Amino acid sequence: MDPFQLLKSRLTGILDDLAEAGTLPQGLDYGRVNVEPPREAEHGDVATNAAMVLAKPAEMKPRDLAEAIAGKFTGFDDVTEAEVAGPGFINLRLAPAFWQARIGDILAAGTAYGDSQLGAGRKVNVEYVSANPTGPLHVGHGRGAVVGDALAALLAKVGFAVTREYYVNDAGAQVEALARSLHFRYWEALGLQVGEMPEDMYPGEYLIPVAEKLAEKDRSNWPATPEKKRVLGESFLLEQFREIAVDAMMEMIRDDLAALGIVFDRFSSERALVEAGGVDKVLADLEDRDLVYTGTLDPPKGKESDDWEPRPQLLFRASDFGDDVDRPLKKSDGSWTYFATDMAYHFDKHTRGYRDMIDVWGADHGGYVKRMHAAVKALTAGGGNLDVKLCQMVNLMDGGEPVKMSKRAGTFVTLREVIDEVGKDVVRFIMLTRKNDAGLDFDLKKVLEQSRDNPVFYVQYSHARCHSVLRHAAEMFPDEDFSPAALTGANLGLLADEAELDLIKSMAEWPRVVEGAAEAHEPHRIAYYLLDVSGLFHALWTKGTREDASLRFLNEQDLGLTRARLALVRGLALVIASGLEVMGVTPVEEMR
RNA sequence: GGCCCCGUAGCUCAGCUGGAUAGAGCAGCGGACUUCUAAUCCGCAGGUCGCAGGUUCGAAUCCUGCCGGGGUCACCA
Repeated sequence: MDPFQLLKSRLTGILDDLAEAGTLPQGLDYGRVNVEPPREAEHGDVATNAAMVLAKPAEMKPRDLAEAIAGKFTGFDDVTEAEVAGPGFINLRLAPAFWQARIGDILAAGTAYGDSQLGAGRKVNVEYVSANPTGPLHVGHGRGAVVGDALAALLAKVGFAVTREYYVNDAGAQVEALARSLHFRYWEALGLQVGEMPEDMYPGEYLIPVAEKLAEKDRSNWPATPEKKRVLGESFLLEQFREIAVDAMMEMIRDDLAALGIVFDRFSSERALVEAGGVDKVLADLEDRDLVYTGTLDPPKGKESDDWEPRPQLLFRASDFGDDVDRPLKKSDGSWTYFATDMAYHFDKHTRGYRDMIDVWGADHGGYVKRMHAAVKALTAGGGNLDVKLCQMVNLMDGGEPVKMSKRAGTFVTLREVIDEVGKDVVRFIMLTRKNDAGLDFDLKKVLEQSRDNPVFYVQYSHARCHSVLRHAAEMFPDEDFSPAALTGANLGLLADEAELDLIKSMAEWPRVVEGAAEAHEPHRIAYYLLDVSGLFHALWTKGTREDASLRFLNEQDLGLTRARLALVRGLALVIASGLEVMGVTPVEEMR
């Protein structure tokens, strides 16, 4: 149970009573009323702005209304103080028992602590990565992958029916180039081709093993001479190689994602969508509503473009839906633009029942956001809800120095190489240590340091410390059961030290943090929360170790006290594990 | 030039959808190790929240205009 929700429902009850008694008018909107921890701990445990928000519609002075509400709050046994402060805040102090009871909630819920029904089972689609199947993932893709995946987990935790989806761009000119590249490598593998690879092909070495395998396995199936090639036809060949190449690239990408612990529910093929007539359907719909026309766009301003020429194109009236200009749907060769198929794709998602759609993109697609919003608005008649999360650049560093990356010089670092070097958990955690729209430095050395400076370590260490205590407890009291279920019976009233209560209060905020992060689509908040709660734990630890031995978690002479403290420690381990679960990071139980 | 993002302590960043006296870490200075792991902790110092207006009980947060940094700009995806 979220204690802040609990208090809010009490507050609502009080407000209803006041309305009943005629102090407040009937039917006030409580929408802006907050119940939250105050920023300043001195202001108490919980604060509400109710009086200030409702004063105006109630035609009362904020402080008068606050007094009336505060007076009602003192009627509850576990409210030790209800004080009016500042312009009309109501600050509550709650009895230790109120907080101690939260430990019981946590032990009962386990890592499901923080789960809620906020989403009420509504379907939401999270589309992320969606990298072109033309090569291995790079570090930037990794950020989108982690952010999307953690966001999906977060939404699932608060009760949404989440689908994790990858859009495979297997239809455009880039996969054609990939197909030609593979064909080149294939001939190379057969020893038929010499010379440099043409510039418009993908030079990466990752196609070589694919080609070699193909050459070995299907030597007879593919034309090994120019004559055969001519007989079969260029387009037939390209189609075969495209399919093989895309499959191979997607297998590689899936493998990289699996190394990050990411598994998608669905891969949607752009090509399949086009072949099924998805784009035609959308176009027909747009035509019916007079939302497309043939026109000529103005040249882009400010940027000199040598090859620009006026060209009549099929355009979508994006500017009717908030975009800056209308957007082309067809290329000059008559094929669909990426935008056209992407419109169809989002329409497809919507018709599959997703009212809420989230796209996680790289920052280089920032210029694309408005038109996609316009498209969704036009295609779903306002019924669809699109949120685009743009992930800014990841700057790969090595001991404070930027890692210079160049595809040509062969110093390009793939996501896979980074995962292999620092581990999946580190990659996932670090990718969530910034909000998505801020740049992120990823220092290969720093993320492996075992110091306060390294957030991954700091949080992992606090979890490991919890388990270290539990292990010692098992040695000290071999016959005792310290499982979560057994610890529910502990006398939690013994957890009375200020440092203990501070930690418990922070733990009690977890459900609120989860909901806030889920509503704002901001998974990074989880990482910051975990750092915060970990800090309180490390502080309590040291207090017991250095300042006041009576605060040690384990006391051989006092089993009752030890059980209470173990309930706290066990509860914290569960909260941290719950947070790391959302982030997709393994909680370690021992540091070496 | 248009659009999008960013601008908070010397550095790297939080700031809970508008709350009270703006918070952490690092770096600096001063402390705590016969330990439930000092791989940690405690204290001090550090600020015109880029600038100027506006909205209101109340602005780092919302709006407008500037300044600075980054990204992006038909026929790529």
